[in-house]
Amino acid sequence: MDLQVQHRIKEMRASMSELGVNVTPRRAKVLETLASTDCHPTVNQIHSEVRRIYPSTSLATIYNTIEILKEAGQVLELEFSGSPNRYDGLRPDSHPHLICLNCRSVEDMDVFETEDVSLERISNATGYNLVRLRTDYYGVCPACQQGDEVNSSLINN
Amino acid sequence: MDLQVQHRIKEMRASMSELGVNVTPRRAKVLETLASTDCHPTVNQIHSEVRRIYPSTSLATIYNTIEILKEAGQVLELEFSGSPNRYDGLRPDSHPHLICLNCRSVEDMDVFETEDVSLERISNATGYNLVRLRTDYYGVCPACQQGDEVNSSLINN
DNA sequence: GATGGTATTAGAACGGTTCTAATTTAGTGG
DNA sequence: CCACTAAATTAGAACCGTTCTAATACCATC
Repeated sequence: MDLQVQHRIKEMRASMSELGVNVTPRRAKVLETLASTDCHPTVNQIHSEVRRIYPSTSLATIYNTIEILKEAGQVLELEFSGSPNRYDGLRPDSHPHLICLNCRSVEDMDVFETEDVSLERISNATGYNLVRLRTDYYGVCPACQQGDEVNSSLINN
Repeated sequence: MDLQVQHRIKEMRASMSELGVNVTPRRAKVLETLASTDCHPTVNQIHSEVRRIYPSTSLATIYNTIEILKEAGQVLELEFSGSPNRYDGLRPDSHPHLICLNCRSVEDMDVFETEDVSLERISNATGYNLVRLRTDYYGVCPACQQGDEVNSSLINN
């Protein structure tokens, strides 16, 4: 397994322990799934992955584990009203995303200015006490522009 | 009624007519509600407002009218997974918002650089064909920082 | 007044998320 | 090794915003 992935898992485990919760095998598998992909999986996708090892795992366990990770600040939740939420366990700090309107893929976007600067500046300007910034660019990804509608099959569960 | 509101309603009506749909009294009341507030109402709030004049109006009519307005590019829909969507009929072009985590208020943020520039630049850099940008700043609004929890009562229905 | 198309209604269906009560598992002290 | 307690897990119900559906009302035109 990739060293960076291992390191990321270690970080998540540490954060969970600090919160005083056990990192059970199923939870560990959730962490591993999140740390092993940059495609921002849905709860159902994580569920399927965990079930490959622990077939009796219920959906509630995934939601529960993600809840813990959110409290620990170790996962970024991207909410959508019409489609399931997506999760980023690799980069839990908020950062911009590219979202394909066709295949629903979610991709990280590299950012140059650090967000903290922006949050602080806007906080001062508006009087809000800002803690998070969400930036989504919506459009059609390169693959879908080529007529590669194949991807859209991936969005089921 | 404010002149700017009247003008905005006129614009919406024109767009709907172009689409070949009638602006019925109920639909007109939806437009008026959207054009008369900058607080980004929910469907339920619009529904309540329309019911004051047409008490038998069903929720489906509101959803239906908003669907038409979306097709006409005359309303901006802000989706949330945990709470109802919010609608901006005053500024249908996408622009940044300030969102209070406590009272769920949604406020427009004035923006300096035009978004089109950003969309085009990022499109070129990423290969995506980008059409929309969503920027939300999350935090606690000035009123809620003062312990003014009153506002949160507004978020029901 | 009949006809046909649009608008509207009430309520069912849907889907993702959250909640609940019962069961299983793990850890601790005897 | 066994009881005891707390935590984890499960299955399924509940929830809620949104979408769908079938029936009804409305309205223009002839």
